[in-house]
Amino acid sequence: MNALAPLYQWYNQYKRELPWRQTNDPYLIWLSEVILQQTRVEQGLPYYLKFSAAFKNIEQLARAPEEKVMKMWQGLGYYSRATNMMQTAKLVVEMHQGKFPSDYASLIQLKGIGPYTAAAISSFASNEAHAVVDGNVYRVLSRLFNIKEPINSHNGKKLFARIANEVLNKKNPATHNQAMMELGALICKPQKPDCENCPLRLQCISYQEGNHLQLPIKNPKKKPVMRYLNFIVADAVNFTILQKRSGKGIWHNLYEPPSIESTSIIDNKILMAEINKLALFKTKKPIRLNKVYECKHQLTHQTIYAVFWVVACKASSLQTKPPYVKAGWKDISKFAVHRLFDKFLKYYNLQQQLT
DNA sequence: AAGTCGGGGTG
DNA sequence: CACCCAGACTT
Repeated sequence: MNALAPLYQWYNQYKRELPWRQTNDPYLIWLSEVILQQTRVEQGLPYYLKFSAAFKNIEQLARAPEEKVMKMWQGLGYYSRATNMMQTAKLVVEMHQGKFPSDYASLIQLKGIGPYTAAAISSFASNEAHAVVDGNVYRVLSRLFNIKEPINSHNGKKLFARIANEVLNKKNPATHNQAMMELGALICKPQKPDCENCPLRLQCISYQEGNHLQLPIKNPKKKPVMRYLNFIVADAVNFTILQKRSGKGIWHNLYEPPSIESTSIIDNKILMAEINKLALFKTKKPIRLNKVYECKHQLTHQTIYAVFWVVACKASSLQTKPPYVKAGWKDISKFAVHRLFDKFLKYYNLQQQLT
């Protein structure tokens, strides 16, 4: 008998009913896996429902305007996933005649699909024998076999990938993979694991040794860097000016007000000099800066201290040529924006209503 | 092999 | 506050 039989039995009894488990369509499975990368099921679920309803198949997604897809992705984070998703959709329509691949070798070549996602799609859609290794699996395996190799080290990744494939049930890789991840999500949780109800507690070595809470081991990461962002919100009564973030860095392809970054908190005088360099205001007349909103915004690798300066001005005084974009306040919700700007918008909108 | 890319839940 | 989440890409 397979040692993991209790796991599979537990899975059949306690698994969550999740929409992407009801299909064998590699396109829908891909959609769910990309959305769920580094994202908890509860957070990704509404996005999956929205995307799968809007784009029933790969052709519809490939045809969708980029701005619309970015807007739908708004709030989910790691925005390059959306860009890669669109690129892959177009490529699959052109090169694979719209038939989404479901074999590992083809999948791993696509943008945005790495070892985890290729294993997930190929096992779920084609029952290929590739073990998934995600955060859940790292945790389950490290505790089950009391493995102290750091999961974010080069050797650790190779080791866990090897072990995951060794314990993989080759007759039913799909259920095995789902069960491993479900155990990590519902029982073998990071902080308060429910070991009393774990189907594998009798064979869990770290549980018997009493060090399961110390696992998995992870090499320390460096702490977030501090950044200071000043956003210039030009308010011409009916519209404002936005620009699209480009190049590398955070919030790629999202819209925001013209911004000025500094190495520390800066005063109005220095800020004014920087604003002039933006060539946002055509007028020579000095503008009045109104500090309307400030907050700290925490990302994984950076802590942002942001200030939103509102400048009331006439429409004729604003530059509306590229890279600037004219955005009507009424239409502002059509732009894909990051959470930080969204926080400001909610505050500013509320403030306007009160005055 | 190390850095970077978000946002939100949890304790 | 620190940690983590159905990871992947870049350098």
